[in-house]
Amino acid sequence: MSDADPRLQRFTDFLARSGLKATRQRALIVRVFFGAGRHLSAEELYHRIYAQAPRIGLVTVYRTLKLLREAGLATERQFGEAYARFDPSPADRPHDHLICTRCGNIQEFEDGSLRRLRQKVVRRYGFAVNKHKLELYGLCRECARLSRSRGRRNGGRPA
Amino acid sequence: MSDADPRLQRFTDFLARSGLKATRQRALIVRVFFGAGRHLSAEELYHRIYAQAPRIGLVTVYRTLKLLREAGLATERQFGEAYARFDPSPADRPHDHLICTRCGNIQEFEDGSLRRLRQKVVRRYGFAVNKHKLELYGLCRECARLSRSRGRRNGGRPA
DNA sequence: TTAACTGCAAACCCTTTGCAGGAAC
DNA sequence: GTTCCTGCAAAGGGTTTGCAGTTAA
Repeated sequence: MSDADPRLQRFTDFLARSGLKATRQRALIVRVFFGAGRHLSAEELYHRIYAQAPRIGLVTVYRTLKLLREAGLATERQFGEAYARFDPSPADRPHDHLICTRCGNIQEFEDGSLRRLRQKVVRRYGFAVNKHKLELYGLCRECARLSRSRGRRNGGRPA
Repeated sequence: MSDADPRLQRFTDFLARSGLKATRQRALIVRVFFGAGRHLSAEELYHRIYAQAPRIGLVTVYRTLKLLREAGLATERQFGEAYARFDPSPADRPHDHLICTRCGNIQEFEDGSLRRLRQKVVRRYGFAVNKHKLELYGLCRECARLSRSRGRRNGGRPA
């Protein structure tokens, strides 16, 4: 991520607008967060921060993630793990997730059929849908390929 | 729920098959669990048990829910709350959920379009889908109706 | 200057585990 | 009689909060 990432500016604006302070710690945390290009857990983010600034505590990471949520710049998600992951996509850009159960990679996707499904549920059940959460679990393209090539050799057992 | 609920027998069979014991506590817990007809949390189930047998501890409720999961008679689910809820549907009957954000009711539903969406994801992203999780959040029929009738009177503010 | 922030430790909440007495087989 | 179970208390793991010193505005 370049320093020109508009999300950094949006975060700074949010802080100013809210009467909060732009500290070194917050700057570094959001820069690393947006730079990761992944759905990090608080702990993972903390470890990346630690490499650059070991004095910053996990608590400050949690507090900054909370601010990012309030700013609409991150979403907290549960993917069936014991901890939360934080999605760096703007809150106003809804999307769903493909979660690889082998390598842990999380890919975002959108599909129009969800819109139609939501409408169908409104008609059929009288349920007024506000938002949805869809997660598909399985093997990403790469892991599926590896699994197939292993399968040819040893009968389908993944590594 | 009548005492003839086949799930009670399935649970007893599971215990015998596994070399485990059929205790009074387990019998009561599973009876109340299946009788609830809702997705209870461990705490909620514990409170219902407590009314009939205050000596049974929350720990035993957790342990029995774990056995139910192992027996394929319950599924642990997270609906964005701090705690888990337990779904009394057999594990081999997959379904999705409509969650009312006003009254908390959870309704199960199935829709064929999910099957098609899964196939589409396989083709488009090369992602080999094993299972999915879909939750629609909004207002159930009853709460939507209440909300509409309130809306006519006070400009749409829910209770 | 002063209100907000940081880092530490401790608290919190839900869930699991260790242990000694008790119940099912 | 043996093995498994229960209930209590305590520990665990992720996340939040209280507080005293520090820093941005």
